[in-house]
Amino acid sequence: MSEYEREARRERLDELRASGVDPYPARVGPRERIHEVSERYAQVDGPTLEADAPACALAGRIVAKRSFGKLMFLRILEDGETLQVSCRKQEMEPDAFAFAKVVDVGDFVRVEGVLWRTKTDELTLDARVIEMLSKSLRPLPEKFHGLTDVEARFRQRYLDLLANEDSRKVAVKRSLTLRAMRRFLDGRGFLEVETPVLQPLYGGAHARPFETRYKAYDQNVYLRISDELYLKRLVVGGLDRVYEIGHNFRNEGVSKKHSPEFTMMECYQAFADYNDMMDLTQDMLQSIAKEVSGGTKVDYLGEDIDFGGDWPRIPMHEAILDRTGVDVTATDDVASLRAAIQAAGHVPSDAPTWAQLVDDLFSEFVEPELRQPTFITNHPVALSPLAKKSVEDPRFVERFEVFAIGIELGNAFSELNDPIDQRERFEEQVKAQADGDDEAHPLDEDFLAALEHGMPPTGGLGIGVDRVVMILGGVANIREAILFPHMRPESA
RNA sequence: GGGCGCGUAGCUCAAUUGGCAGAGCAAGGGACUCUUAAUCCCUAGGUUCGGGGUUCGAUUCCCCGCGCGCUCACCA
Repeated sequence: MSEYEREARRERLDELRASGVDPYPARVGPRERIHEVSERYAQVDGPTLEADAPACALAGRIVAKRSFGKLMFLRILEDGETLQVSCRKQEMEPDAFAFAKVVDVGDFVRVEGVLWRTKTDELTLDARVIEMLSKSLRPLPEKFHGLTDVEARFRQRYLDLLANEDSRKVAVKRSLTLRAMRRFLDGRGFLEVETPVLQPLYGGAHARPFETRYKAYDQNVYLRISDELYLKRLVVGGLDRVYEIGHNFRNEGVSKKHSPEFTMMECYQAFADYNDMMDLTQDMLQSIAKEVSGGTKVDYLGEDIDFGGDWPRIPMHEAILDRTGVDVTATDDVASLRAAIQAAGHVPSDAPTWAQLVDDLFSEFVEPELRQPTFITNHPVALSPLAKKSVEDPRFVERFEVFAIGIELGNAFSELNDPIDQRERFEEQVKAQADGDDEAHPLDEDFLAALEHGMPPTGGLGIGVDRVVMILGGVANIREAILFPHMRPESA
């Protein structure tokens, strides 16, 4: 076991302390930011710098060290920006130069000196004094290849962020995405609200919950699978435009597009319907793409994804007809739909209901083909217990999902505000649960009471934030878009 | 959960048919005033993921376990 290097660093740490230097001082002296200095002197040439000899102090982590006897170059990193530091024996007090020689890659230091340009015309801080700000006891990953082991990258994300510029970019883009989303919604008059993560009854999505225990109330509770039913209560309460960005938890499979803990943005707008929410979705994602990627065209792993313009709005049954030749509207039960699928030359799934069979057709034949941003509308009513029925065809609902790169980014509907209809839908869900669908919605009396008091016509939308980050960040796995994806314990 | 693959030094990777486990970077010592993957000389660093088995001998072959990746299923 190579405690070897750590021991060498520990020895230097002890030597520092012995010589009266605090290796972890509480205060940082005056300093400028690296990016400010780089920008300010970007156009100033070597002779001018030499004449002015501007004094400068910077702080950062040493990420490279190249030593030549009486000369040494360091590279220091601060908030994603680096600058070169030179240490020349002729320009430094003997003690200061000796100290500079024993700093390690990984240490945080503050450097006071004078700016100049080297023979290769690189802006460089020529050190007069180096102070230890924080001593590093473990080595950074190898500099050329970085940290490539996926497991190590997730378990020690801090090393990944330091060693791999791409990882840092994704982290930054995630933050920019959230900021742009908030900015957009705030600009539309939405209030950001917070609703419970621990819920006595879960709802708002078709998923299996995590369960936990509320000790003070001696009560079983669930981690939310969705914010939906609480946000609608707020609309009932007269908060006409609300949104929440937060973590939802679904106790289900992990895949490159599913993480059991994920980030959802849900927003609700009174006196709007699903058509309004389509406009909102399109405007919002265009606005986010512009802010995060500088335009509506995004290069996703070599594929051009364009958020610009008006996106197609295709009823689900039309999309299925187009891709499979099956007209689901011409059938009304599982048996006839199965027959139609076979007649079209396809193998039907073993879905037990008409609605689920429609959904399977869509998932298999349509969804993976939806590369560019696309709205798919009017889902089967049985799959959408919280959505208003379509005026034209009550087998379907006023709902859409938005897709890109073959995955679902969001889901929205004209919210069901008829308490009688809502109760019947819940009762169907309860029946489905009794029939073995352990992801069906439980009946929420408290929510029904709220609806009975009256909810205005309302449009609601949920956006999978991690998936948007996948596209804007150019990563193929949702775990790459999440800073600390869940991992099993390393040693059991 | 199934299938396939991977697991060797801090990091990135080698190791012939089963025959003393190696290199680069990082580290320690030395040389060096213009490097930026610095260079050169020397040195040290290993429970080859863990446990069993086969064998004179296992990083290598077999079995079990653990972790990770890909994939299928699941996740409307």
